[in-house]
Amino acid sequence: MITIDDVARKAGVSIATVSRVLNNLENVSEKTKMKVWKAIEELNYKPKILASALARHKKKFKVGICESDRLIKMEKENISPEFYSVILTFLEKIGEEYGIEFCKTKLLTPIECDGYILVGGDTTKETVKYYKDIKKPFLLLDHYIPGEKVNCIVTNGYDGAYYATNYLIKKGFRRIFHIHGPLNSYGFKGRFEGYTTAMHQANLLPKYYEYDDVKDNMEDVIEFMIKKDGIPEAIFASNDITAMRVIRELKKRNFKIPEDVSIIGFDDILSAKEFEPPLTTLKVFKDEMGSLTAKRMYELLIGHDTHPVMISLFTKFIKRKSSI
Amino acid sequence: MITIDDVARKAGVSIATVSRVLNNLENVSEKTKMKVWKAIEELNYKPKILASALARHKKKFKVGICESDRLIKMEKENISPEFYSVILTFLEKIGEEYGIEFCKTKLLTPIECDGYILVGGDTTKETVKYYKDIKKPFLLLDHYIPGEKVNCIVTNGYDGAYYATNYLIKKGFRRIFHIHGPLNSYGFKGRFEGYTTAMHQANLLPKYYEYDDVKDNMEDVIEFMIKKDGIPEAIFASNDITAMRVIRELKKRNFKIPEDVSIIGFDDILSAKEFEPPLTTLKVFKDEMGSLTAKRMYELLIGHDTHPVMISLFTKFIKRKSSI
DNA sequence: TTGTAAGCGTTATCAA
DNA sequence: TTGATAACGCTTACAA
Repeated sequence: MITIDDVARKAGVSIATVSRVLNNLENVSEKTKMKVWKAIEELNYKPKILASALARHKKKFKVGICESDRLIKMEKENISPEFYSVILTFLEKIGEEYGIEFCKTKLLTPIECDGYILVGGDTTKETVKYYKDIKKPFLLLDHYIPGEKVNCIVTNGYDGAYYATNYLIKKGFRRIFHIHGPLNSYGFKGRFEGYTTAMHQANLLPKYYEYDDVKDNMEDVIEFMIKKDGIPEAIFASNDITAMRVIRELKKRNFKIPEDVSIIGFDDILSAKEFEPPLTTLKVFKDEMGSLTAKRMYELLIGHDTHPVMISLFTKFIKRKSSI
Repeated sequence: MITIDDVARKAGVSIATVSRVLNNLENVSEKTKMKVWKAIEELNYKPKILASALARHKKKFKVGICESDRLIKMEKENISPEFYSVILTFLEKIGEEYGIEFCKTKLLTPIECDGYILVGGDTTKETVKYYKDIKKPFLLLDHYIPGEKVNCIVTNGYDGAYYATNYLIKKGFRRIFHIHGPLNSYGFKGRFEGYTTAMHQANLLPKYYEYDDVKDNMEDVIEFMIKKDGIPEAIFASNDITAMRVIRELKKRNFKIPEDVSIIGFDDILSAKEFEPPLTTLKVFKDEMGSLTAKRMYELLIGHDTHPVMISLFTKFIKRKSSI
């Protein structure tokens, strides 16, 4: 393995000088630069990123975690502490290993940082433009905006929903309904499409209803659903919170879960396992999501592979008692 | 930042011992283990991956680059040397920095390695099963199989094709045709869907023709196309090789490019710029594709974030002379 | 403009 | 069973 030492020796300079040349620092004479580049070429030397990163780590990065008002409201109301907070815990943990320090800040009026992480499904095109103009690295966590070429980390909702819906179809159900969150959120949109695609492919009629965690009332949704389309054999909800509220509402109306209606959620939040009945769901790997986010941000910060990329995590189907 | 030194000091042992505890090595007394874990907890210490990886790097990884017969044939016939070979060059370069050594091998009879990279669009479900059974990390490069939860690095063909098609639509064209490669390849499929979606949204009728780089004859395809649907105003081809052959064929028939027909390719292979006329195309970031592949493989090898992920790179529209 | 040398936070070899 | 200490490959004061 060729190292910086080899290059230095060959070029007849010190490793410090080689490092300067590699990093395009000022204060290197043209003549020396030439010598060094020649040695680099001849030896076919490739700098070792890991070592470089390690050495660089005295300089800490500061990254803002930008939350929307909606998200802050959700946190206050304890709606999703089990979801984003888990992701963020891992984000911070891994970030620290990479020399990144995080601070929470507002989505539209962020404090000065080296980079930004925009959390959640309600980041808009305008917000993205705002961050593009700042000219600092940023990425969307748990969201993507079609047509925008931006770095993002998401869950593959389509794949998970498609799987879950087919699971219900294979169980022999035909009246499978879907209750979904706002479709401007990429996550909900993907799950919606996975559901409808699976239904269409099985020649079944998709029936779906919008329900917003933050502002809608589940009682109304269920009432509307039953009035309009009757009793389902199964419901696929686009997250666990929704699934739990559906179950609560159905129980009130004396339906047995899963005997009368099978319910499947999405996310596998911590309380999904403890719920009564325990929730069948699609597990989102929140730990890896946080960890991948930290790593991607690190890459952007040190200027490697900065061309935008979508990282999409597959889910895992977890069978519990809320469904047959 | 808490380091191994802090832990060692707190626990009253040496850093060597802390390292042993962290890595679950034998030869540490239970009592010492307890002390060390206690210190780790109390300090909330997180090992630094980078440092660990750096120090560990004496042990090199060996990773197989697995190519299908089809790909090997393409390479022999010089069809795509500009595409995969560029990606693989970067893959090897970055891999080396991470202590990975690559070797080419056959898709279905790979030699023994620590991990495998399955290259190209004709990896099948069966092949994936074969590699799953080996129980070693592997990932698909430039391909994905719907329904399979496997690690893969792909190009976002949908986004690029959608953009290109809309570009042509905005130019006022209505007769926009698409010539695509085999749709079992995820890349071609995405581009196909991007094209058809854009056409549908503009209330235009998609017209498309399959053409296989390796075995089909462009003359036949163009003849069939014209006979069946007449002369297009523009053609979006699902890769540059195809686009070039389309142009060659149209020129033979005395069409002027782009005056009579606008052509857009995909990939931005090296020769796209030199072609006559230079090709308008969607640039695939082959360097970053290789680099991200190497990094992802490294993560899998050291056992971090091993849950399957799809990494999808956005393309960039490059306007040259083959289109208006 | 260049070189020396002290880190960066681990792992691994030896000796105790 | 443990501890000292030399790597690992690079960056960056500080000195020359």
